[in-house]
Amino acid sequence: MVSDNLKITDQTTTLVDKVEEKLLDYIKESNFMPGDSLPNEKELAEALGVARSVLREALSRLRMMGLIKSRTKKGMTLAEPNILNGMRRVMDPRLMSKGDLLDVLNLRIIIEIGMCNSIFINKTDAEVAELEEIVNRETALQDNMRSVEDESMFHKKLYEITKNNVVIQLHQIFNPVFAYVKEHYSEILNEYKKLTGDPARPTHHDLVDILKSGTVEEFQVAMKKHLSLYFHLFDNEYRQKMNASKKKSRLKSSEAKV
Amino acid sequence: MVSDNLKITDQTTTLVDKVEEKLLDYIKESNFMPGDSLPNEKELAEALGVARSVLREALSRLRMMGLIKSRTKKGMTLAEPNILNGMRRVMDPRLMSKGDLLDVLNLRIIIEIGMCNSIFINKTDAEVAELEEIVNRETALQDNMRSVEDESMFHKKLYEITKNNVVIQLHQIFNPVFAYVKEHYSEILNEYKKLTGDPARPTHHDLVDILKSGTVEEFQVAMKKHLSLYFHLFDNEYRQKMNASKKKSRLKSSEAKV
DNA sequence: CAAAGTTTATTTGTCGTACAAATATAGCAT
DNA sequence: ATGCTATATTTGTACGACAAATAAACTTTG
Repeated sequence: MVSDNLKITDQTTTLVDKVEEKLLDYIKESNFMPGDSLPNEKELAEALGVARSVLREALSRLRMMGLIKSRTKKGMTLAEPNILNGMRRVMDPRLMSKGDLLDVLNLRIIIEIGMCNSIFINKTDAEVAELEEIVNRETALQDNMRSVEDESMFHKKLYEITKNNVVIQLHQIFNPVFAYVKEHYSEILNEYKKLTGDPARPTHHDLVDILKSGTVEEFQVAMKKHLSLYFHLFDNEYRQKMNASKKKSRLKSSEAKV
Repeated sequence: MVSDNLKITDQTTTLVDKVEEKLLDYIKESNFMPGDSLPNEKELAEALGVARSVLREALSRLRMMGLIKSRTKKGMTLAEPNILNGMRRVMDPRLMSKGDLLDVLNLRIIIEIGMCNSIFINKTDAEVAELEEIVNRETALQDNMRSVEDESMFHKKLYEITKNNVVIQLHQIFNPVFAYVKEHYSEILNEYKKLTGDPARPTHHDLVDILKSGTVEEFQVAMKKHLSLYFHLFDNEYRQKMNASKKKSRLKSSEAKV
């Protein structure tokens, strides 16, 4: 029946949700600074007209984001939130939708291409030397492939050169997703390599060389080619293949053990 | 005293934190699918050896991320989390550190340069036509500046062309931050324009033209120049200026009204 | 026998109370 | 004035109770 689907229950927004929103608004609109004290829980609950437990469920969310910290007797104090704390917890291939998985993979490529500029602006000789060391330590597998660890270490350093903490954290957060995709979709990646003959993609070594004596534009083009292996994953055709190749076993809640 | 600062209290990790982590591990390691039922709160609390209130504070966090949904009698069911739900709540200039503010601004530029490739691959004629319409509706202010709204609308469409939902959401989330920076640091931006003579940056109109008849590389270079106005914000010199120019009034918790 | 209506049982959402642990503050002693 | 002690306050945790919603079982009716 249509009415079933269209019915506006809006029972989805619970008291806790409303309190959370009110608290955020309150903090935003008062000109609080990090370190400032908030009213204690009893006062807040009374002012909001809810039980302390409800208030605490809302506060728990803000605490997770690092927006508030609390200690007995001292009370609650405001802090600078970590904007990535939420994402960090659920960025796991076992929890995410396949759409998000691919979108994140795609975003990583977007960032790595886009940050070439930052890398060129901010790189120091010491950092380039470090990159070179990392490359020298790498052990090549077949087909110009590196181990996930080597791959990760090199790219991590690139992120660090940007000096952008949010970007650096994103690498840490995204990395497990890449490792997962590389491991679980290797057939698709290999198939693609055979299909295209895998035209010589620049290696990490090549990238360092360009970083030392090339131009930004050359570096960006090389980076794009270096990452090109993953491009086709975002075509609709391959999206469907990934969906088909992936099936998880179901567990009824009754069988679930805690 | 040294011992005060070095003391490992670790009283920072509360029971709720541990329960949250256990729940996440439990969900990740069981092969749950979206829609599957979780054990009810009573069972979970008993299995974890904590009070229901503690469990619920942990669950509240997972609910915020969209990982679990619950309805009376039906119980709790697993869902696909929204990886950006946490960030969305605290991405506000009034809550963030200035460091994060600049890092996010920088990340936006990285993404907009990096996504040029995606845009070229995915653009349709209809979308380019839409972009053109948007540009035609724009009303120029002085100095080749557009209103925040016009600026936002054009760039929003660019994000949409990537067809990447995470990227599209990021635009929505980041946008208030840009608007804020544009409004509050206009002196610094203007000063820079005078200093450099503001060498003709490509306009939105120019970008659309390149999108219609240019190459990816040209588009990327133009985009970089289009955004160049903001580059200097990330220099240390300007970072300090921003810090100096920004001061918020403090409120003691006793004066705070709820 | 089938369909519709009714009752029951279960589960989440909310409220309230109580107490332990930590610690800032005030009071006391030296 | 300084150091110790007692007190009061505030968060963290536990427990119990009930309302609201609703799935499931049961009853009635055609």
